[in-house]
Amino acid sequence: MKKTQKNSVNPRKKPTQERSKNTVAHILTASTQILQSLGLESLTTNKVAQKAGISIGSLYQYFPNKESIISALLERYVQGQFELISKEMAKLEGKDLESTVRALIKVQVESKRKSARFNKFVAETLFRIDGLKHMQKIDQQIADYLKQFVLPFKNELRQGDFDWMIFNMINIMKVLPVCVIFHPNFEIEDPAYEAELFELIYRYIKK
Amino acid sequence: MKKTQKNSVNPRKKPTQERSKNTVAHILTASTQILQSLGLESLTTNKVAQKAGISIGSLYQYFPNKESIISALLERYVQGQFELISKEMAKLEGKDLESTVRALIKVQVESKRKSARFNKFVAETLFRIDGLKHMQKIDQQIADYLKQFVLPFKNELRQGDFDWMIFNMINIMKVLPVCVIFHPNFEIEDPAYEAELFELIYRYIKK
DNA sequence: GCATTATATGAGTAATTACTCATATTTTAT
DNA sequence: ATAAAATATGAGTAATTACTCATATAATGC
Repeated sequence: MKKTQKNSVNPRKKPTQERSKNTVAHILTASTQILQSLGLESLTTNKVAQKAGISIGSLYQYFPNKESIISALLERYVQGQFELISKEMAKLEGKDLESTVRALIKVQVESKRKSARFNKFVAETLFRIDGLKHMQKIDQQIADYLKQFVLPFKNELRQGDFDWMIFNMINIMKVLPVCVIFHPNFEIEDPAYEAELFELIYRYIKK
Repeated sequence: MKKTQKNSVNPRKKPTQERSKNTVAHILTASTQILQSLGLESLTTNKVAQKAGISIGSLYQYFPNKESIISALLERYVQGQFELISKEMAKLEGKDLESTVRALIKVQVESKRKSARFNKFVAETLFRIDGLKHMQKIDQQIADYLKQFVLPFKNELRQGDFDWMIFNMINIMKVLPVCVIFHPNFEIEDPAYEAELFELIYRYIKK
């Protein structure tokens, strides 16, 4: 295969007409479907084009390389995660710390329950350079968001490094449920799990 | 490339003579070196053979496919982790719960500090079928070990699902430090981190 | 010494796959 | 109506790479 064009991850052309916007959309949904049904190793550009019902040439009109498709998917995912959380946070105005933590955990765990295969993809790409960039961007956003939300309860929180606290909280919610998904002896549907996650986080942050 | 022989992951031949044992050893150390210096995507069987100073044919005398090399590396890693922990545990006879937890965290964090690239490899393979098998085996071993060790302190522990508790503990120690390694804003060498991990786990399990 | 078994070799093969490019079709602007 | 711009096409290419096999060499047992 030709050497991958690693220079850019940005679209070659911007789709302006309606039909090309559709093309791009089809490419992304086809990719998602392949990831969900077959996994990352089966994500080939030709297969994506086929499943999207377009030609391989069209795909490369908008994505300079395969990596940029993966990048776009992560971007999407990560944006979705942020929206999930911020939507939930918006509802929490005036609620106490305990309810806040419970709500956050609920959102995270439920989003992980949705698609095991896709979460596997996220986990696999998580530590690839590009995956990291996206993740870190969103982590920063969520961290800022979380901070501003938790700050009013500052006198209820224990002493300690606040940045570490937020960072650990986010990572716990992000990765522990994924560990559960892929372990045969444990079941993420188990309501006890959410309760345990709550104990874990709440005890960690409260005074 | 030829279709990967997925049937087995076990060695084709068992090395009996001294020289073939060396060959196998060289293959594994060469693979580790490549993973550490270049990463998983650069781990090709031909490159391994070259770096090991043997022919590609010899490699395939002992490993039926590339996957089996990865498998063997994980096996090794996982075995090493277990030895690290059990060695540490052996020293802890008679110590209290707090010291035990602190010691466990120390071992884990230090082992993660060693090689970022290799940990990246472990993270990447963690969610591939075979990686999972190994991880789960070792998780079970560690869980059993941990249980037997924590049980004497049962009256100091909070009520709750004991299996979930152990499972979460292990995963926290296993994956959170990896998140730190790959985040540019946080530093695993920061002594505050170990302290935070301690707070996290100790508060989670104690009454 | 001789036969058998274990080990080593590496040029070559076959399959895969990311990506190109010359050309065709459709849409938009004037 | 027509030029220009946008979009679509897909056969073909080049690079990669996991793995084979026929053969050679070394060790072991008798």
